[in-house]
Amino acid sequence: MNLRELSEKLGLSQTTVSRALNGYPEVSDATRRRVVEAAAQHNYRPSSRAKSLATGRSMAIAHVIPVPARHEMVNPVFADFIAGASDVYAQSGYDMLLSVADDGDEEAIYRDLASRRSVDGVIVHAPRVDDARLQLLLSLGLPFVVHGRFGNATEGYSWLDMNNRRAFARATRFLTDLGHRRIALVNGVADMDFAARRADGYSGALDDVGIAADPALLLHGEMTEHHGYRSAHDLLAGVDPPTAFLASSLIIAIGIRRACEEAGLTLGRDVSLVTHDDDLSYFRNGTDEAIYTALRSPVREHGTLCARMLLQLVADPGTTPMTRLLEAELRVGHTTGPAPRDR
Amino acid sequence: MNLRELSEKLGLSQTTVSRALNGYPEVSDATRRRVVEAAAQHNYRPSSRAKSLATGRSMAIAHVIPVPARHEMVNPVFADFIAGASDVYAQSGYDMLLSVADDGDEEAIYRDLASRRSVDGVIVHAPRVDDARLQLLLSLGLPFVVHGRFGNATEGYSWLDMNNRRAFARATRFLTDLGHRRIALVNGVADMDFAARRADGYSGALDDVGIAADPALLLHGEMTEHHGYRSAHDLLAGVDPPTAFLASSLIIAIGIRRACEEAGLTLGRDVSLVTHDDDLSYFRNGTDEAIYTALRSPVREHGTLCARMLLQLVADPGTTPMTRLLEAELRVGHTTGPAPRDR
DNA sequence: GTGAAAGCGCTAACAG
DNA sequence: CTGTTAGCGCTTTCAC
Repeated sequence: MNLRELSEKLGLSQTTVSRALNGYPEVSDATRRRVVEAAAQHNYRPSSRAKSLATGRSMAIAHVIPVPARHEMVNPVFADFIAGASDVYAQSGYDMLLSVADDGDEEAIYRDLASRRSVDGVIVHAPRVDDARLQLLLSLGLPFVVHGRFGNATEGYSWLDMNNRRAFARATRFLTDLGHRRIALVNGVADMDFAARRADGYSGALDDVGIAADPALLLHGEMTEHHGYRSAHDLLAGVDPPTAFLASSLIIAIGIRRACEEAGLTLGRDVSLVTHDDDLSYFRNGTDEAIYTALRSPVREHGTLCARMLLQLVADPGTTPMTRLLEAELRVGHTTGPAPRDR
Repeated sequence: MNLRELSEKLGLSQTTVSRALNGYPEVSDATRRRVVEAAAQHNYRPSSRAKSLATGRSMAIAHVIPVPARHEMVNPVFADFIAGASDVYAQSGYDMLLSVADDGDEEAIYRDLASRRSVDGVIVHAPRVDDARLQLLLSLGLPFVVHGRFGNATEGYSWLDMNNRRAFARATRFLTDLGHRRIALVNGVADMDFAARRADGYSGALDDVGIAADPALLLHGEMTEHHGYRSAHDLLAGVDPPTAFLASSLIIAIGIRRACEEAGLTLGRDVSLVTHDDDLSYFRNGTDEAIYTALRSPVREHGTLCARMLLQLVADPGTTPMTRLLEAELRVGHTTGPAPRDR
C-alpha cells in the first residue's frame, strides 16, 4: 500500500493524505480522522526511501565501529552503547546503520556515508590520540559526535567522554593511600585516546606521591580476558611483583583475577584489584558483582547521551559543538585492601 | 556532487554516466574511463536513497536483536555474529540496519520494516520455541533468515542452526563416560529454542545411560556470568552437589568457574566443566583459552553464513528456503576429568 | 480545507 | 554507443 493507492481509496489527493498523516494543521478534523484510520487499517507507512528523497533527510544515523583486523574482535562495550543509542533513535523515528570497519579503511566508510547521503549523522567510536579522522569528518560536513576525544584536539567538534585521566588518577591515589607502591596498570591499546588518558592519570598520581613509575608495570593491549590474564600472570611470576592491579576494563579484570587465583593469591588480601567498569550487562545482574572495586561508568547511558546530542546537531546544523565530560564513580568493595606487609 | 552535475561537467547525459558507472556493456571504453575518472576525482557516489527509489531495492538488511526489557542486556554473541554478517554486506554493497527490540514490540518492528520498505531482508535472532514471529514474517513477504529455529516448525523458511541437541547430548555422554552421574546443566532462558534443544539433548543422553534426570540440576536463566555463578554456587552449597557442570555459554562457564574456585574446588580434578563456546572474541586471543573443554561453535561464521543465505534469497526471491545445520566440535582439555571417587 | 504539479536523484525502457 | 523520457513514492510550493 502506497500513498497513491491509499488516497485513491479515500477519494482524496495524495497531498491531503500526506498532510493529514504528517500532522499539518490545515486539514479538517474529520478528514484527518478518516485518513488516519484508513492508514492504520491498511497498515500504511510511507516508504522511507521516498520520504528521504523528498525531504532530503535520511532519518538514519550511522555508528562506525572499528574491529582490529588481526583479531576480528568486537569489543562488547559497543553492544551496550548501541543499545542505549538505539532507544533514542527509535523514539525519534530514526534508523540505525551499523558499519563495522576494519582498522584502516575507516576513512573510506565515512566518505562513503557522506557522499551517498545514507545517513544524517555519525557516531564515531574509539578515537585515537592522533587520528586522521577528525580532519576528514570536519571536511565532510556530516554532523558527528565522538564517544571519547581526539587527543589534544578537544574543541571544534562534539564529543562525550568520561574523565579518564581523573578517574585513573583517583583510583591510583586510592591504592597508594592504602600503602601500595607497586601498582600495575593493565591498559588498552596504547594509541587509543582513552588508554593514553588513563595512563596519564595513573602516572600523574604516582608522581604526586613521589613514586617513580616503573614502565614494566604499565601494559598495553586489547581489551580481552587474555590480555588481563597474561599481563598479571607474567608480572606475578616476575621479580618484585605488584601488590595491586588497575584494570582498564571489566574483562581485563576478569583475566587478572584468574591469574591471581591461579597464583594462589586472594583478592583484597594478598593483592588488590581496581577496575574500570563499563557496566557490561553481560556481567551484571541484580546486585551481585563479579569485581567489586570499580570506577563505575555506564556505557549504555553514554549511548543515549551521544545519540541525543547528535539528533540535536542534526536537527539544527548551526548548533555550536557540544561537549560533555562525565565523572566516574569509585565504588569500593572487597577486591581491594591495604598492601600486604611482607612478601 | 550529484549525477546531473557530474554529467553536465562531462558534457554527457545522465544515462550514459549512470551506465558507465554501473558497468553496463554498451558504453565505449573511452567514455567509461573518462566518467570513472571524473567520478573518482569529484568523489561522486550515487545517493543511496535515490538509487533505492529508482531500483526498488534498498540495498540494506536489518538485524533485529531482542533485549530482555528487565535487564536491558545485550548478549555479546550478537556482536560477533554481526561482525561476520557485516563483512558480507560490505562486500556486496549492502548496508546493515540494526534494530534493538524490547522483548514484545518485536512484531511492530518487523511490520514497520516491511511496510516502510527500508530493507530488502531481515535476519531474525533468538527464536523461541513457540514464536508468533514465524507466522508474521511469512505473511509479511519480507525475505528472512533465522539464526536458530522456531521449535518444531523447521520447514517453510530459511534458517541456520547448530545441532544443539546433538552437541549437548554428546557433551553429556562424554561426562557420563567419565563416570559422572550428577551433571548440572546451566542453561539459557527456557523458552528460547536453543535452550530447549540443549535441555533435550542433555536429558536424552542421561536417559540413554539410565540416569534419572534430577530437575534440580537443570537451571534456566539469562546468559550472564551471574547466572552461572549463582547456579553453581547454590548447587555446590546444597546437598548432593553435582560433580560436573555443563554450561550453555562461555560467560556462564566463567561464572561457574568462579563459584567452583570460591568453593575451593579445582576444575578438572574436583569438578568438571564443559561449556558451549560461542567463540566470543573478547575471551579469545591467540591460543590461550580460559575454559578449555568446549563445544566449539564459531558465531562469527554463523553471521557470514546467514548473511550469504539472505543475500541469495534477496537476489532471487523464488529460491526455496535454505536450511543449514552445523555440528559443534567437542574439544577436550584441562577442565574435565573423571568423576571424583569420594566426596 | 483541498488539489495540481513540480521535483528530490537516480535507473530503465525505448529511440535513434 | 548515446540520449530522451518516464517513472520510483513521497513532500512541498502554489492555486483555488
